[in-house]
Amino acid sequence: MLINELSKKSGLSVHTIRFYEKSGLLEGKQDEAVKSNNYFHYDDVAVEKLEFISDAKSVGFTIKEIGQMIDAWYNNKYSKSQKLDILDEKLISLEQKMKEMKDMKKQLLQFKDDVIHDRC
Amino acid sequence: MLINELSKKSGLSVHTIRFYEKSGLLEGKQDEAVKSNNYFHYDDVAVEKLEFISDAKSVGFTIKEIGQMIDAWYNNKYSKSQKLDILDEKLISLEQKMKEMKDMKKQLLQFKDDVIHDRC
DNA sequence: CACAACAGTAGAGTATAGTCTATGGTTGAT
DNA sequence: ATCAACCATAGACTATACTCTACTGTTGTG
Repeated sequence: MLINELSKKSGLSVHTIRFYEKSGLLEGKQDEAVKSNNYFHYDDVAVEKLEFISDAKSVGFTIKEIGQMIDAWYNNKYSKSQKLDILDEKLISLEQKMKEMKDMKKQLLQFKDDVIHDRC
Repeated sequence: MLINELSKKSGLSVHTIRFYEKSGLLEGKQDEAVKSNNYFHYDDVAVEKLEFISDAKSVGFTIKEIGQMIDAWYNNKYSKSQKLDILDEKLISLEQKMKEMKDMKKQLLQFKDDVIHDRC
């Protein structure tokens, strides 16, 4: 598929996809047989990657971190043990954040309680 | 205390504290009796606020959202029910994010499993 | 009373993550 | 053949959240 279809399938704008592509998160392929244009073609893995990127972004991972995770799964840039190291590192930071979220939830519930009982 | 001490107690730079102050997250008070300078004074609530700001930031809240939460707790800008609305809204978004984190964790564990069993 | 350490304001610079504009070429339906 | 809808690249612009620089005034210790 071309970028317009990828945009529709992923729900991300063409601009954003190009930005992610420039950032190294995904890659389209040019059709060698066609010489009249330089259009890039994308497959379903690209859709999958964009979904992963959206999800990873919304839990607070940066483009750089997402790039590492994608490389650890979709690409062959790293060895098996390097891949596992990267994924473990991200899992640890995820768990850390989940803990912080729980604490923040407690704090907000405390705030609510204080408001309800006029302690502020 | 003056800003330098507040910086040491909170672990945040003087610059960052001033930035937060300009953003409306906290306020020092000037001593009316002293006319020779315009130094701002801070109390322990300021330290408490800065700690809250750091925590809230690390779970992904923006300065604007943090400002709302601080107003809902420390200030008298809003009515009781408005305060509760704000806090509930933040609690909901927090729970949403916690759910997304759980899903992301699952996904990363799946990635790990795929790497271990050479499925990528 | 010199002077380092601190205070303040204003504004420039950086990093991240987009978002948009300009320009020019290609494709496909009429 | 034309023309809207698409494709590409380059680069300008925006928002958020700092971070730093420049400049000036104040305080406190030797």
